[in-house]
Amino acid sequence: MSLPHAILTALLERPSAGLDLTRRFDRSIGYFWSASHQQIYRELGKLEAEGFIRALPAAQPTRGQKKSYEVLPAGRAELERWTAAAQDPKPHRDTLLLRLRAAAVVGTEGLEADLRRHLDLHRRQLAEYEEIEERDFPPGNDSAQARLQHLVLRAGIELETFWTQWLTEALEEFAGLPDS
Amino acid sequence: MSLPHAILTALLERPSAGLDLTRRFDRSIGYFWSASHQQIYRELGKLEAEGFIRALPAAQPTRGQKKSYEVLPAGRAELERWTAAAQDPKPHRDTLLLRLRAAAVVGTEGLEADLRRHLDLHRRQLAEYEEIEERDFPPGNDSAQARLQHLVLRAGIELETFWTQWLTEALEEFAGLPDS
DNA sequence: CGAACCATGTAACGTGTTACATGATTAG
DNA sequence: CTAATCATGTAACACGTTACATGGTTCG
Repeated sequence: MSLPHAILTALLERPSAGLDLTRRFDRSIGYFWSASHQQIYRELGKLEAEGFIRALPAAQPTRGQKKSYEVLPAGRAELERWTAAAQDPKPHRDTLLLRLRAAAVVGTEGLEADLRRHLDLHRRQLAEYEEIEERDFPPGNDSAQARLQHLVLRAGIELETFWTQWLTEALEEFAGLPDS
Repeated sequence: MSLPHAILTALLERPSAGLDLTRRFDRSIGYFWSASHQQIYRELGKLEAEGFIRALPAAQPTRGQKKSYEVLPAGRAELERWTAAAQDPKPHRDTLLLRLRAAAVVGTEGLEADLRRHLDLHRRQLAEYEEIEERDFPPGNDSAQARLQHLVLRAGIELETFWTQWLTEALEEFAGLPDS
């Protein structure tokens, strides 16, 4: 039950239509909660039915017509409730670690190339985050909102830093391993 | 398409019955790929139907009777194929980061207590991993299999270390924030 | 006008979660 | 024998993914 709350957050930051939201999920919020446009339309429908959001009057007819939504007071209340409610951390799922574990049993044949590819992808993501940090969080801005957003971005930066370091270590191990 | 391969890996390490697997997923493999017993039974059925595993002859009658499985050659081949195949990393999903982002909009009321709780949980998990490391990976054992397994465990240790540090930072930020 | 693209959706399926059902075994 | 527990499952639903459908707008 997180996607509806991700959408409420995005809509509070700025009322938007479905595809707008999809694009904004591709940046920012989507860095730690991705969603396809199909999911987003489905959730927008539910949120409207529950009275948490409403379509802006401007234009709302048939298919193919742009339709923007805004958050209603009940929606904001629900988001406040959800943000404050205790939630257990869910165990991470990581395919790459699973594959390493499998490789310990069936051999490492072919795995190294994909580790290199992942290392490259994580380096790019890290560079992207660091660019965002330079651009959006210059020193000195210490509004509560900016500090919280910066905290989230730093989590992303530190996680990507971890992965690049760990993958580098892993590749060093592979270099010293008997083939397959 | 990862759970079946997690199960194949576990069964190659040791043939087991459904509940055995469930318990082993609660430790070890489950640290980065959890699964409930319902999921596991469902997948065992599929894997058997596909000819990747088979029930051991010993005893296999009706309900309530223990039923152990072992991996067939086709199952091992499939696991080798999957391990070597290129796979894109999936974007992480993290509810806590999402809640921080929401808090930047609707206020931090009530969130701090849950951050403390998470910090405590991550510290415990870290301690558990470090115990496992001391017990299972004493210096000097450098078989290929041990080195790969150790690499996976170190990822777990470093991730938990990251979260404890980040949550500590986050709580310091909260201390300096205007309430709500 | 036609092609490309924008925007909103539907349908089918796979995976994960929750609640419950049933037979076998063990402890008191 | 009864209750608790072990072990295997079923059913219903929520969420995520993939493929496709349909109407509107823009540009050559």
